[in-house]
Amino acid sequence: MSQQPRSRVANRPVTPGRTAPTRPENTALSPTQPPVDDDAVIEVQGVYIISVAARILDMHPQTLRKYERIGLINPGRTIGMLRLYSAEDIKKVRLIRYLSDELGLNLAGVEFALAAFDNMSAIKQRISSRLEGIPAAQKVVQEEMDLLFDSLNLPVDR
Amino acid sequence: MSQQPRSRVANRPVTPGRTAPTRPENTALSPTQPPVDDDAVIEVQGVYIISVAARILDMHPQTLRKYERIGLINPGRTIGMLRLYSAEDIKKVRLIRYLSDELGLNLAGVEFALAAFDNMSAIKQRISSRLEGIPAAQKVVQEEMDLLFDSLNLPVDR
DNA sequence: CAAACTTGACATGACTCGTATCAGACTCTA
DNA sequence: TAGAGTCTGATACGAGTCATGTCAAGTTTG
Repeated sequence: MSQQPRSRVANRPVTPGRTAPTRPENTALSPTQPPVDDDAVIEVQGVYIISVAARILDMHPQTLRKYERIGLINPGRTIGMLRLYSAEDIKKVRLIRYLSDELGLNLAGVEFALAAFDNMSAIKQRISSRLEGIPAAQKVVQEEMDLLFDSLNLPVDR
Repeated sequence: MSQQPRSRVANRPVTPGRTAPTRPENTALSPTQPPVDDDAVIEVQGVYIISVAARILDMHPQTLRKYERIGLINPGRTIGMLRLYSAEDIKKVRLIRYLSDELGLNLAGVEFALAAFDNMSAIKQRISSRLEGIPAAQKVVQEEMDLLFDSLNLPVDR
């Protein structure tokens, strides 16, 4: 299994459409960095520090670190490199846990499944946009692709 | 982790109809058996007993039996219950081996992946048929779904 | 008839996974 | 600024998985 080159920088390339994470009061380790400088400060990456995320998920912090090491998740970082887990990240970990615990996939399988989901979502998007002018066809594809997602037995949460 | 109900992963088939692309049941090897009936035009595809299949695949017979026990494959049987592996079956085992050896999936992951492939194929089929009257849309879907299959990194052979 | 097959049970070595710990350096909050 | 928490990297452990292997007793095939 190949690994993404680890970036040392607070990252999150992000596909379009990612909504700016909110900042719940809850245990938020306020990344209230004094504005390092100009711009950027706006894009708050995560909300929960690893110990909090682990508690929320009832999982061991080391497990979260391992998931990150093998490229399953990609939490943001503070300037000081502390991991920050967004609600998105938490949700993804829950999906990983479902695939692992409930379906019995190993981590290679989880990686495969996540990639498949992503690809399916992307294709659905692409088809829909290419069928812009043909609403009838768009509807058919929408319906069937939803069926396809259903067929994967994902947890309602997802 | 328990693993009795070997259907944890079993994605529900998208279509109620066909499921396994296994060879027609009545294609018994037994030369002593007269063809069940007319249409049994016997494809000379070849049908192998387990020892031959294992040799072809360079795998242990026990491994093939295990794959069958957990539902990954479904070779035919002679009247006397000897397993009969068709070319289809052989190909499927090769895919299983690829997913396992090359991608590192465990058997639960293989089960999941195979089900996903089936469902994707089925959906592609359904969409195509529902788009019968709109060739332009049909073409778009065809292209994109092929892209989706490509994205799964299947071996050329498959 | 003999060879190869059947099912079912159990065993083995190599590997995976989540968890755990240690050390030394760094970050963040109070 | 003190101290609790986090960082990376290494190492380790128990439990589980997987392919393979063996045994026994019975059946099928050529």
